[in-house]
Amino acid sequence: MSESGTAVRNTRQRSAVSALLAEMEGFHSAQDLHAMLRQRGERVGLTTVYRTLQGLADAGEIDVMRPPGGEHLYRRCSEGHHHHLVCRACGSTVEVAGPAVESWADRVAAQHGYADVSHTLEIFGTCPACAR
Amino acid sequence: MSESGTAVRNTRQRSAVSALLAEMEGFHSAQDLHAMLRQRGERVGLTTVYRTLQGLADAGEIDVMRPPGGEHLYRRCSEGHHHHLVCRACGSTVEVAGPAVESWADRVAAQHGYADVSHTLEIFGTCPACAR
DNA sequence: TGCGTTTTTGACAATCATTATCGTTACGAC
DNA sequence: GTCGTAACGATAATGATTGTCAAAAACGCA
Ligand SMILES: [Zn+2]
Ligand SMILES: [Zn+2]
Ligand SMILES: [Zn+2]
Ligand SMILES: [Zn+2]
Repeated sequence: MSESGTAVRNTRQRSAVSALLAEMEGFHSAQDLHAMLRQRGERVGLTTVYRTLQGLADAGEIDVMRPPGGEHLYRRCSEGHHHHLVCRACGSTVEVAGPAVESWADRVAAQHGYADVSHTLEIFGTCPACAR
Repeated sequence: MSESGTAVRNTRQRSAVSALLAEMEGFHSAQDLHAMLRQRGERVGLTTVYRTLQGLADAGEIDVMRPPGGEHLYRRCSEGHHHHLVCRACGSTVEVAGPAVESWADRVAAQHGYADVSHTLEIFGTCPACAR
């Protein structure tokens, strides 16, 4: 099963995207990140940025958020299951863990006979800095 | 402040969309609903279906769900704040309420100084019927 | 270091749900 | 019935994301 065969190669572009994400604070869109890279003089195509982000997301290395009526947003996160408290104005993010919520979701699903359970949870608000 | 002046009019089209939603079971997209209306001989424009659904959603009369990589889905729901336990395979939906979760989200946001708090929460799983 | 194979890149076109336009229709108060 | 205005709807525009495919770059190996 561990037979991979998929040879993943290290490229300048992938490193650039990864490095940029490492120093970013909040969530950012693919187009945002692409613009930042260009500003730094990094020569990376928009298509590649999309592809790289998708790959990192699939690998679980970054988190994706899909805000209502906006583009997909990406962010490098800490490991393990957690959720996000996000500022609607500036995008600053706090990672939050809620064991009680996790068990509640599983319990509720089990009560209705649902198996193979997962969930999405996002909290939105206005952060202290943006409140004034 | 309660001075509205917003004269909402009753139209054939709005009634048609509303009536269709009343007899629908699960979630459906705007384009789906539009196709169904046309099949019934109802003459309603796609734009109007979008507008009507948006209006109903804003008024809290229907719920919107945005599945990953798909169109927005609409469904007439019971009143009050609640969330959904959805089958990944067939889309069958159970409405669930979790007062504990609501207060947890508010508390967590308050602890970090976030104001004007809202949240999204969706539980996915395989329903009993689809499990076998 | 040079070569061949295979992945990756990226400029550009295509997709497609949703939104904006704007002239026409028709609610509903009088 | 008139009239002012909200609603409609055919159509064009938008815009994020994905598809295309020839050219560029990794990397294993000699
Ligand atoms: Zn903020
Ligand atoms: Zn969770
Ligand atoms: Zn099912
Ligand atoms: Zn809730």
